[in-house]
Amino acid sequence: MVTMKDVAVAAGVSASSVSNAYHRPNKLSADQRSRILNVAQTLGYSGPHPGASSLRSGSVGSLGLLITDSLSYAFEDPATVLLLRGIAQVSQMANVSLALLPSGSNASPPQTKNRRDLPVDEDVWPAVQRSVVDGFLIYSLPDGHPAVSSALNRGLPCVIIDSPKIEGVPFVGIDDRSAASRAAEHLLELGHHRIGILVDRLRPDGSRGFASQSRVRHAQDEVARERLAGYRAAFQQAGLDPSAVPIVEAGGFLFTEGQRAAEDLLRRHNLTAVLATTDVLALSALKVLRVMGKSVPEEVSVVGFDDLPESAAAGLTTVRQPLIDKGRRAAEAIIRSVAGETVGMTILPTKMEVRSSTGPAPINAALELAGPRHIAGLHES
Amino acid sequence: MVTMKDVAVAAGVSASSVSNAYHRPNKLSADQRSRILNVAQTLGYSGPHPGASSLRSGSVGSLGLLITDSLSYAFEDPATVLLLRGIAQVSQMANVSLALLPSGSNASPPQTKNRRDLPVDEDVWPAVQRSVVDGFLIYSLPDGHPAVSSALNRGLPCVIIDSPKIEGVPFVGIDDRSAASRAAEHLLELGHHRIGILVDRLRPDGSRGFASQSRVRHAQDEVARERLAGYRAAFQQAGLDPSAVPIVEAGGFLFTEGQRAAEDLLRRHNLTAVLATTDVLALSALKVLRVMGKSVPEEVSVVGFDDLPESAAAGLTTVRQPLIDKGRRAAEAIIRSVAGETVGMTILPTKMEVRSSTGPAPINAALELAGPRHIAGLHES
DNA sequence: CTGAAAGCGCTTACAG
DNA sequence: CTGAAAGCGCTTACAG
Repeated sequence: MVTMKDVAVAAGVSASSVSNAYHRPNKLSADQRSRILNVAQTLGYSGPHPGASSLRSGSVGSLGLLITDSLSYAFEDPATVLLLRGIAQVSQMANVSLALLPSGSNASPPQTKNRRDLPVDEDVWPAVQRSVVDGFLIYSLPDGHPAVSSALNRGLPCVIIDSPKIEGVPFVGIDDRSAASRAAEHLLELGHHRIGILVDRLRPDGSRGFASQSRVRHAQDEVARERLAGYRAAFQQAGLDPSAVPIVEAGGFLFTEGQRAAEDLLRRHNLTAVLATTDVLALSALKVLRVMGKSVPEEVSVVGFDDLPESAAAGLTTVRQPLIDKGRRAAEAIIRSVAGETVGMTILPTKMEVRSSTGPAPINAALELAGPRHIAGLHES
Repeated sequence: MVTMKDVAVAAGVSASSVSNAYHRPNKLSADQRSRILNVAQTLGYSGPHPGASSLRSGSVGSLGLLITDSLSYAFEDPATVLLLRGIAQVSQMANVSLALLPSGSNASPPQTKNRRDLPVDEDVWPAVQRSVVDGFLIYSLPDGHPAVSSALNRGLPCVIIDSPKIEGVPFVGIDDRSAASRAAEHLLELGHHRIGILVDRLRPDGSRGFASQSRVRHAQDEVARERLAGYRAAFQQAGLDPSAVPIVEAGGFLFTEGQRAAEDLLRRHNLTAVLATTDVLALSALKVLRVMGKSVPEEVSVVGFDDLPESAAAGLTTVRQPLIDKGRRAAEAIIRSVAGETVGMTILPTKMEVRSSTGPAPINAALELAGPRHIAGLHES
């Protein structure tokens, strides 16, 4: 390979001047510069080696992106795709590249030849350790995921999106708990009390099905935990026993997994409403209800969370969170942080979008609760 | 920042030994090694600096991905998302990160402070120039895009997906032309002769609308050019004048752009069939036809290209290409190439998927062509 | 405006 | 098994 030194020799100048020709045009005469650049071109020199430059200059022009699960998850979950779109828009503007770092679905790092027998307690995440970047964007990782400590240890700027919340580390997210509360309150106000919950994942252990109270309490996924806590608070407020509300965990983020979970929930329980912690789950539930021949919202109401583009089309009542904007804000934050600015915490607003997937609890369900006197009342009005 | 040297001094060993402790466990005693690693941990040393390592060792563990248009396009076009999913799956297995490189929608590089006044003829694409990677995956770039020559000049392994085809550079793709021919033949066999064509983009110049013969001939997008050539060949074979077939260019890859193009085409021409070079365009056409109140396939048939997941649900007749697999193959190819193996050309199979969006040309349309004698024949049978 | 020197943090033969 | 030396390719003060 031809190096800067080769160019310097061929052009009869010092390496400094070649470097300056590329990076500091005003540090040498226009003549000198174009001569050097010409020599470089004839030699087939493709410009300063970026690895070497960054070693000396300290900056790479690349941002590391840490996502839960497999890398391909980035292109599978619709909400994540939207978030990434926002991140990509800002990265593009700032002219930095985006390094998607391989992660794993569970909390143990992949086996690598080189690091096979490092002490486990080092909390080293190989992909993070090895990546040549200016900073890390950490998106929705479960509590205690080694990639987080690994990134923090690198001493590079980090911005966390959604979770985990860590004291002193810049954060971009929403108030999941109160947003979820509003979703639950919406159903409660409509008179629903036979409600079931669909959640994507409480822990990255591949487990699925009805979740025990203990599993819910010890959820490692902060977002899921917060949304469930929001539901719970609303139930308690309304005098409903939260422990009587069935929760089914899908075990993943795909529609297929969501549908299986929705089937489990809807086949085993006679519900008038479903609260889903994501729109993927809510849309899955709508699909299952259609197959079951249940009418929405007459027989069953469904509420989601996210507001994906397809949710509006499906008439899904849901909590809107600004996914693209969240991505943009996070990218701006990490870029500023890399530039040396101090960045704090950004909490974005959410909004309840009431559409056609929710309606009043069916009358016979209301009757169950109301008793004879109210039935009479109904007829009078 | 604490460096390897600091660790070496604190542990009372040489830097070589610290390096070996991380990378070549069998090159030092277990005792020595764990002692070094412990010292490193107490000092808060986060492991060898990856940039510096790569400078010396030559490998980075990262692949550069070059895509047309804005970075966020990667998360907008459904076909691209599928391709990336395949690439990501393999990258994950190989434990390499994926660097999405910022590109631009037109052929001029974004202005960067440092490189502002480099001679234009150098064909330097800053993002490519600056990225610290082991090789490049080049996806569907228009002819003459400077990022391609820039990547090739870097002297790193490259694999090209779809386009541009370049002599001697490893390639993964499909036979777009013959696949497109089959799509057109399908319509011709059904008796259609009033056919219109929808294409996403012929050149990255933002232009849209009916495309002139000359613009089609000089298309810079090889994939679009090949598919149109395939259609054309089928028309000629069937005795249809290709120059009489209207072609509308959407100017982009989004559904909104597709719908606008489909409207232009369907409002201005009385067609019995639409050939779309992508499923996004075909699905857009279906949407527009629904709005226009035209029945598919009774009044108008539609054929796409790609076979997206949503296409099966929509009953779209289309050409299936293995998008995820294409991504996988390409990722495998670049990884092998980085490892020093020689990789060649991979052409993946395609398959015509006939569904409910195509049917026989409407009878009155057939009559037009057939004339009186055939009409009589019709009644007799 | 130009160059010699030092050094970014690490890895790699090589000698012991 | 361990260390001293050289060097990966470049950029950065600094001196002229």
